Amino acid sequence: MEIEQAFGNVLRKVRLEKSLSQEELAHLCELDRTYISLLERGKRKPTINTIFALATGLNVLPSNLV
Amino acid sequence: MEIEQAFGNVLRKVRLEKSLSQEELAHLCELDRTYISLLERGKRKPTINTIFALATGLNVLPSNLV
DNA sequence: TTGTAGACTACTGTCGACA
DNA sequence: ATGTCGACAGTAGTCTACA
Repeated sequence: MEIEQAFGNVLRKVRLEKSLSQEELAHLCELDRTYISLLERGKRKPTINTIFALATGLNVLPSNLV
Repeated sequence: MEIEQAFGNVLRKVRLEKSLSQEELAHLCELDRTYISLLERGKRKPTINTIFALATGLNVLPSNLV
């Protein structure tokens, strides 16, 4: 409960910089909106595939999220 | 079946550069040896925590593995 | 030293609904 | 627009054992 919290913080920060709602990001990533919410609050640990999907949706490098 | 394969390739490359066996790495990361084997062959998708554990055991940056 | 198999637990990720 | 809940299927990760 620390790595995933840090990840969630970065995720939210980048998402807001892009002025996207959780729902818009979810659609871009083809992930569930409620799951984005869980991730941003550090309640879930994404797999590497999910990290890549998020990075693609956010138009940043995956390494930029870790 | 592509992202995880690429990850597995990087993992094996870095591990061999450090001259570690799968078993030694597993011990350093506190992960299972057979699981390292699965990862290197792209049969499993690690979570972000696992990526950090591997990076720590390999003494590289997590972003270096993605 | 590594791959593989099978069985198992825990958790990721989805979905519908409501505040 | 976001948080949360409960239920669910699929899979991450462990462990023992054998080639």
